[in-house]
Parts: sequence; C-alpha cells; structure tokens
Amino acid sequence: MAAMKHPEASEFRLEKVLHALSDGVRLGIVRQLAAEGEASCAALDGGRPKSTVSHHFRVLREAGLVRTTPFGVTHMNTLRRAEMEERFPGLLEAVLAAARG
Amino acid sequence: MAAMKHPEASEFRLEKVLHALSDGVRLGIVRQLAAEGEASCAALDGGRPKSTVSHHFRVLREAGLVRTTPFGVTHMNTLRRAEMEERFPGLLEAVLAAARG
DNA sequence: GCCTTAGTTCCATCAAACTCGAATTAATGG
DNA sequence: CCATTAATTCGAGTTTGATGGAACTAAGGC
Repeated sequence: MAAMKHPEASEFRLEKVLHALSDGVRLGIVRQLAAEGEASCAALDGGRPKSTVSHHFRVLREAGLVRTTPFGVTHMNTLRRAEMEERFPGLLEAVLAAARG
Repeated sequence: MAAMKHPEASEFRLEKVLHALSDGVRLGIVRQLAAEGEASCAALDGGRPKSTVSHHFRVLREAGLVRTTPFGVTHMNTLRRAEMEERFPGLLEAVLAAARG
C-alpha cells in the first residue's frame, strides 16, 4: 500500500484535531493507541465493519493524530504524540487525561 | 429571561466539549471571551444573524464552556474556566493557547 | 498464478448540525 | 400601555458526517 499522506506538524489545524477527537469511536481508538503504543486497524475495530473503521482512521490521520505505516500485510498505527505536543502543547495529553478520568 | 440551564461541572462530557470547540465560529467566541472576560451575545456576533449566534451560544452553554447571565435587557457571557479546569485539567487552557498561537 | 488477509475506496443512506428568516419572549424606557 | 432592544425558539433548507455493503488493491504464502 503506497505510503499514505500525513500532514506535517506545521499543517495541523486545531479545529480539525478537536473535531477528530469529538467522536466517541475515534476517541476510543486514540485512547487505546495511547495505552498500547501501537496497533493494527483490525485490533481496534471493536467489531465494526472495515469501511467504518477505515473512515475513522482516515479522519485521525488527516488531523495529524495518527500515523499509519504499512507493515507487511497489516498497517501499524501510532499516536503522533510528540508532534502534537510540539504544535499544540498540552492539548492531546489533556484530552487523554480527561478520557481516562 | 428565566435563568437558563447550565450543566454542573460534574456533568460536563468530554466529547461535547470537544465538539463545541471544533467549530470556527464558536472557537472565535471562546477566544474573545477569554481575552475580554465577558461580553454580550451581540458583541460577539461578527455580523451573523442573531439566530445563528444564539445557536452557537447554546452549544457552548450545554457543553459547559460558557455561562450566560441575564443582565438587564442583555445577556452577559463568561467562560467557565475554573470549572472546566476542575473537570478537565489543562484542556481549555491548552485549546486557548493553541488558538492564540 | 491463485488464494488469503488487511485496508482502502466508492457509493448510497441516514442522522446530525450549521445557517438564517420569521415569530416570540423578556426587560427596559417613555 | 406601547415601542425598542436583546436574545431565544421555531421551521426550513443545505451541508457535513457516520455507517456499512460491495468492489478493489497491495503484500505474502502456497
């Protein structure tokens, strides 16, 4: 799968990030990624159809929250914590803390 | 105008807060309220129709971000910074910092 | 080459949400 | 009481976004 496009940290847009995080399914994905470090899409689908999950990962990618890297036949996803921190200091960590509590 | 209902800090829901902040108009309102302390709805309408502005204030109120108090014939709006901080520490301040930068 | 696996893309459907005009309510002033 | 001002509520139109089935693509294994 050809490398998918991910925005640079300088291109992250606050409203897009907030919108991406305002959905329950996506917030759950982000939470799990934060807890487990990395995971395939399938590991986080929660029993939902692939097309739905793929849509949510796309939104997360385009907001800059998640990086997806092809790894053999699966795709590995990681949170872009450091870049988010650089661009919007404290934001993602505050959301993660809020989602935990 | 009978006192409008505002949720308690314990009732704030993260996804609702993030959704409220993910709209450009509302983010602008929140930014201005943070800068100016308080303002009437009309002072923040940006030339938009009243019904539109009223809608956005409602979303902000229901998320817990804004408190609206009748004050004579106008309504005074303030950010509920302390309560947000109590419920979701660091979140609103990180968003405000990001919106400024 | 063929099959399987993992995701994406396309498409349609349906619900949520933004916008805004018009009617309404609430408080004040004359 | 009437007019004015400020904002809410109602209703309609339009857009955005979520969901999920079907077809497609890329990588690996036999």
